[in-house]
Amino acid sequence: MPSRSRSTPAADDTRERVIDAAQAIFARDGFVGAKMQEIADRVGIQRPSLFYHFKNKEALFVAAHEQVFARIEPVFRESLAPNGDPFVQLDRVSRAVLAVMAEEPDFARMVARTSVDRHPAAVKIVRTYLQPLIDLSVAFVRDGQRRGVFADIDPFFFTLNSWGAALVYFVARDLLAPAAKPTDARDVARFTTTLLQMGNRALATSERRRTPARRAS
Amino acid sequence: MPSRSRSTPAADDTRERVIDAAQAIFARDGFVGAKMQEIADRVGIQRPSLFYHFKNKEALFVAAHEQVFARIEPVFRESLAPNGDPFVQLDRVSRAVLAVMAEEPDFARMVARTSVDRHPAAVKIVRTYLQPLIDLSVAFVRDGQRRGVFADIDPFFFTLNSWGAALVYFVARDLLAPAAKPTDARDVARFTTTLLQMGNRALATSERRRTPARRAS
DNA sequence: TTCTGTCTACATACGTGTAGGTAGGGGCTC
DNA sequence: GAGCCCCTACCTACACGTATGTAGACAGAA
Repeated sequence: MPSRSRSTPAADDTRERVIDAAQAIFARDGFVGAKMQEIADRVGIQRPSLFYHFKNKEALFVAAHEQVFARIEPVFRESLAPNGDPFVQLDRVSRAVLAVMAEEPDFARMVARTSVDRHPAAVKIVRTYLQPLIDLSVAFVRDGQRRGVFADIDPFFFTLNSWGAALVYFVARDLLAPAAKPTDARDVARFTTTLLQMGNRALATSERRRTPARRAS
Repeated sequence: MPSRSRSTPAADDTRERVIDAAQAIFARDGFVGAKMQEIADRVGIQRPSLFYHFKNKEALFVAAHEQVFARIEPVFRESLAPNGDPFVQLDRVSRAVLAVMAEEPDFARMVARTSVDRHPAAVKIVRTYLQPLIDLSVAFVRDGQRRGVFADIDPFFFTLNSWGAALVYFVARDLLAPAAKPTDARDVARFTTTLLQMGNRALATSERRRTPARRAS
């Protein structure tokens, strides 16, 4: 990629708007389903002008995904940093992750799309950005178990189920009755509560299960 | 749907093979991504011959989805029939559903694809076949709660999370390390155990949590 | 200051591949 | 020989990508 160090503000602005538009379109339609024409229309330029900023459709696809994951990843990573009581951290991490996913619905859609479409470029990005977070989550559970705080359960599948449940919620929630959009804050709150209940109970040791502590909101 | 009652065995056979091929292709690539040419190649006929059996691509798409869901649905429905101890039934239902999903990987892919692609025909089929099963699952949880056997947790989100976790497992499992295909029976067994642990603990009342009963395999 | 050359950031018009769908013919079975 | 089943040979639409043109900004020299 060239330096682009001396380009005009207008060009930078256009390029960003192209990525923003592409992000929404790709998240909704996937690589083959997305049409460059619609992206151009949304930006308000002619379609061939997209090829001035990006070599081809795939380059734009990669840029859109990079942006979303690069914006989301640090939030996840920070909230996953070790911090005292594992149950308190579980609560904190879950709320942070779900909050970010709620305000960036493209993220969940892109991950889901990548899983079904398997576009190599997207797979690579997911592996690069998401896999380390999964690994951190697994390590977190395993650490809590080693310290005797968390109950015995497969750390990887526990993590996969938790992430998976959240993904499905944001991608498919509105398909099922009782209908609700993942943009409905009340619905998100109820979902968060339920997911946390499942996580807490799954990881609670049998002694702790007798008096489940209420966590801070 | 026309009667097709007096066609030859050869035609019926071809038609079935077309549906089988289409099922795999559509599950993998979705409606726009799937190519009629590849379906024809897999059957061993020329592409235009597909249009003898099906009016157009969408008709074939519908037929393929109908077949998968119609084959899967009764298994789910039967295992969801009321039967004694809710925890025993939870165990039975979970194992049955996961077993079916394991041997029909197209099912999970089609549901996942429908959620992201939102093709109207597929959405309609999912709503017709899957929604009633979700409703049954929710009613099952709610009934167990009314009888005081299951703990208090949102029945809908509990169901959504359970189904979602299973879907994600079969669709995205192989993307994540430690790598494994959902066709690996050992991996499926470990996943089943973990999902059941989470379900059981989420629904166990605080009294019951002290001595979690081991369920039959 | 003004003219000139060059670069950026678009637009217009076109080439090209590909995929869904159609028309009509022919072989095979009953 | 009649009808079902599948073939070859098209047509049409669409979407990515390219070739080429151009308006405006900017730098530097006269």
